[in-house]
Amino acid sequence: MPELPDVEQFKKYADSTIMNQQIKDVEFIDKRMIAFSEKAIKKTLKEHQFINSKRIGKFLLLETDDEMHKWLVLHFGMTGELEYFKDKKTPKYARMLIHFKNGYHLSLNDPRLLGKIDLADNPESYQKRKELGVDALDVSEKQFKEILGKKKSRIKPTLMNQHLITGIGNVYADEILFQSKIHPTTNIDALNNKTLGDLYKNMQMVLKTAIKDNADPKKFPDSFLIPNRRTKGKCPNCAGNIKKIKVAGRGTYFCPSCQGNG
DNA sequence: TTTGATGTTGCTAA
DNA sequence: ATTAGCAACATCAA
Ligand SMILES: [Zn+2]
Repeated sequence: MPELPDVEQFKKYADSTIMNQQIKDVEFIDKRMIAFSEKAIKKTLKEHQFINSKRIGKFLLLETDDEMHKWLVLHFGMTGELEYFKDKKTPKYARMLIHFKNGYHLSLNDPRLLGKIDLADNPESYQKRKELGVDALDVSEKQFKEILGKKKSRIKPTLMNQHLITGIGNVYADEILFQSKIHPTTNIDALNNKTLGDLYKNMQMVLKTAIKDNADPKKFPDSFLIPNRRTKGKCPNCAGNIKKIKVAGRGTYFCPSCQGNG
């Protein structure tokens, strides 16, 4: 799940659970997710607390009250999630456990270990260090057109390029292009100004709607592709068959009748 | 049993 | 310089 709306949901979850709770200890059950230094992360967290949070694209950053006010950075890969719990056994795929003095624990679960745990001095410097583009919910229409206007590549992989605009992944890219009636392999230089404007507005609409619905596809509007995004799925717009192709190595679902055949 | 799944990176080749 | 294809990472389900 972890694309922009999912990570925003994790942010809401963190805000409502772990904020201002004193940390007793940190335990790494699998160290392969650590991007930099286990020792540094432990030192930053132990005997401190989280006091603020920020999402940049698919990254969740949690500010601590240590001397440097360093931020714990979490990336969720394809299968990462947060779980805050008290009286139950450790989740099966727990990779990092943060133990709080109130008896609760925050687990970072990630079966496939594709996520990352890192430290940042602050969100802005981290965004720069990782060469992330502007967040998909912060970009203006003018900026969006400028960024895409420099590209001739195919629209779907470009929307997913985290160095240009950050936050959109494989599933939401399909949804945004479906709402915009644009075929995923359309070259950007074939899109006119009005189409790019529609694409921008649909991007905002899709992401904001998903966040409002807690990134839960079951709650998404009937007009959305995502709940029908599978082989043998039906287009919510024309009831035609959803087609699956590969674009940039990723499974891509679209409606040939509404989005054209490329 | 083989393939693909919400991601990213690095290499290779036009 | 730009774009595209593929493999790699680890685990599960179809
Ligand atoms: Zn359709």
